[in-house]
Amino acid sequence: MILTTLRQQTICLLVEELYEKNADDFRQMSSAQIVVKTLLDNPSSVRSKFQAKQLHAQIIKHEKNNPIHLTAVLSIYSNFELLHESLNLFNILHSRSSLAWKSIIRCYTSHGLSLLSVSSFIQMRVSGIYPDHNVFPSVLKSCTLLKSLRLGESIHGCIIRLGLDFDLYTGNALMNMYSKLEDLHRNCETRIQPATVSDEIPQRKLGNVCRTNLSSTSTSYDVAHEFERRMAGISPTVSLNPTISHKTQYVGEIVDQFGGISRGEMPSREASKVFQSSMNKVFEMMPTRDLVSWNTVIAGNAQNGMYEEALTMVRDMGNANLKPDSFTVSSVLPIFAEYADIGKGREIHGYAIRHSFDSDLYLGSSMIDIYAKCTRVDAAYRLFCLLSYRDSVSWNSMIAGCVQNGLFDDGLRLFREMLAAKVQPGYVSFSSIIPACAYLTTLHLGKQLHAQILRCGLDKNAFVASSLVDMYAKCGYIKIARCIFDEMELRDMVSWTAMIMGYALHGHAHDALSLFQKMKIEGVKPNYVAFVAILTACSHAGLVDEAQDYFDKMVHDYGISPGLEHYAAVADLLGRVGRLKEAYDFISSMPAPTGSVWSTLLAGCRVHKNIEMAEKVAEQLFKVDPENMGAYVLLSNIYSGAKRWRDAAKVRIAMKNKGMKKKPACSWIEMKKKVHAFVAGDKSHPDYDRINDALEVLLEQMEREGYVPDTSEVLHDVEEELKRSLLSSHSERLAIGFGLISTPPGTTIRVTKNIRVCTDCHTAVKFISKIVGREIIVRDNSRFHHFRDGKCSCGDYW
DNA sequence: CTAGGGTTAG
Repeated sequence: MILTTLRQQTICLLVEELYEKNADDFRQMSSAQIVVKTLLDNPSSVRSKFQAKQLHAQIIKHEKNNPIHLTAVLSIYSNFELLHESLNLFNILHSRSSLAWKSIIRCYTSHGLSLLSVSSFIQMRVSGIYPDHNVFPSVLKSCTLLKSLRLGESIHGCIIRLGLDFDLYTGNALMNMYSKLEDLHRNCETRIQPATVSDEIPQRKLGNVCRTNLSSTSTSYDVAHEFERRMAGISPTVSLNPTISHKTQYVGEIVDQFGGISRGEMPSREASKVFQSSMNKVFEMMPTRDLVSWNTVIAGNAQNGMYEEALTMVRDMGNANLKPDSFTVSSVLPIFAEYADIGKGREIHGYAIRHSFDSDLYLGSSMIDIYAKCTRVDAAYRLFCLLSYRDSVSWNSMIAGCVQNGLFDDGLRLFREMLAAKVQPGYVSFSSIIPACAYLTTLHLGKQLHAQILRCGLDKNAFVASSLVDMYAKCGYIKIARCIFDEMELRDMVSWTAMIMGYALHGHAHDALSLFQKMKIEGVKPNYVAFVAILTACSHAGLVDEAQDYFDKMVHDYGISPGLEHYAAVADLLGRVGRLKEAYDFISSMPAPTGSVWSTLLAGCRVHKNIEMAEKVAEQLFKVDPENMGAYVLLSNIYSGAKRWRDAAKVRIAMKNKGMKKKPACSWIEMKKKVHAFVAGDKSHPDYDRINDALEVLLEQMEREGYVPDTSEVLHDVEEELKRSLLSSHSERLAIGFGLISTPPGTTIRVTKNIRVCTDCHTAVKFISKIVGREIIVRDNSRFHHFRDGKCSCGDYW
């Protein structure tokens, strides 16, 4: 008995119910036929793929391949996203009904086969079948996936001509298409070519709309209408369906209505205000709107930077008696994340809890992000732990949250945990984690990640490539950084900035300047950070005039108001070249000078041994930042350098009284995929004795060549002899010593230090580089020092 | 037919 084979209680009930109603009709039928008819009349009652196949089998057995029944099965297969089964059926159908086409198109779309979906739609039109409102959502989704606005516009034209633009689902799909594609295309000067449609399909090409007749403020919506007008002039391969001609008339009125709004009749000054996205136009025209309509238009506005509009619409939703759901909320949360508005974030979190969708994965990822952006990594991590299921986005949010808050080791640990959880890292994962390697100078990890990126084929992604450029530059491999930069297909402003900053850090100012020029020639507009990079490059190379020029251009030509970093770079530069008075006046002209800006000038005073200016600067500095320890150290060094021991001592006593302790200096070096870290006077390393022996031999030779230890920066009040031994046990020297004994002659040594290199070590390393005939690269907290043949790339100013 | 995460910073 088939009923028992199908084994579905609800179906039995349905059959019984129908049997009651149509008892006469059913009397002639076999029980198998009854079941088949019941299921075909109620396709949604088929609950599993297995049942669908059983039904198919029964039809073959009892109905002799009745095409209507087979089409119904095809539709059911397509509901279950069974592509192969659907295709097999579709291919044996000789005459394909509207339902058959709709089913196969939907199936292609659900499998991401967008091109096949769209070309089937065209074939369907060619074969004389009229599309109905069920087919457009799928076709439009495919246009969206193909990123082809033109195709979407053409389809929209079709929809208008068939009078289907008032359909709810079609309208929703249209808004989604426009929200994803219109902004994308507006930002491109040349519109992306429409996807080429497979050659096998012999029909006119869609998407050949020429925009020359349209004003610059016309939108895709207008183009769709224009397309329809043109189509009306071309003899169509398919004759118009007479039942919908009155609708076409009506559409004509709407075309004119829109034409009036956006055909450039308003003054061009108002163009940006007048411009209304096609998405919003569709939304306004919709006769009925459901929750999905609101969510789509809110998300669209939020993603296109129209924050006010998006938030207003959330309020308007309430007037339409619709409650924000998890979709609404996770569309607007990124707005508050951008403003790091933890208050609004908590409010929404509370709303989600009250409406019991707080365990939603999308909401969870957004909440992790917003807590992390408000530096509440602990709260973010608690939320992350509470998620019952974690996808790549929730992992990425958590990893990025750690890295952006300086928790690099935690970020790396989570990245490994993600891999262990069998979640594939994508380009977002890599661009989130690579900065951790850049900050930590852990090149071996960076290289492993780079290898994985190449294996996944993600190396062309601009975000990933930019982070790699930065990572290699920060690990001292400026040439590799440049290679990756040159290999990039699309360079955005961030890629250029990363490369320029790389050159700046390495003191290659002229490379930085020429790149900045090239960037502008290629039409990439520099932003705040790009100017930080170029000013830093000038500052590290003493290019005063160029820096002042860039500073002025930034303010006047680009309308960027200078920030702390810009002031600091220029002040640093003026100080560096000895124009201390100018620097002083420049900083005084700032809206609110900070301790860090003043202390760059203090460093300039140290280099140029100007004590009066140093005291003036220090006075200003301690007014705004009395706890700036670096400034105390600098000032004390300045006094010591001028042999004003008494004043130097006073400063040190003041530091002591304030309970200030120097940040422990630490240097590290990578050796055979392992990081070896050293602090001053550190004897814990297993090779300590060998390192010490090597450094002693070197010290003797250095002194023969004229090295005199500069003990003026030793803050401890101890005997001169002890001071000298303290100097030679500084962390960078231990790390360099370890590098020398662990690598073959001639190998470049790369060391990273967490604070500024001291004056004496800087001199010492210059001697060492000459004696051992090696390049020694030291990265301190602000830049790279390339020591080679007794000289340093920083020109002794840092 | 609708939603979340990413690169540059004296």
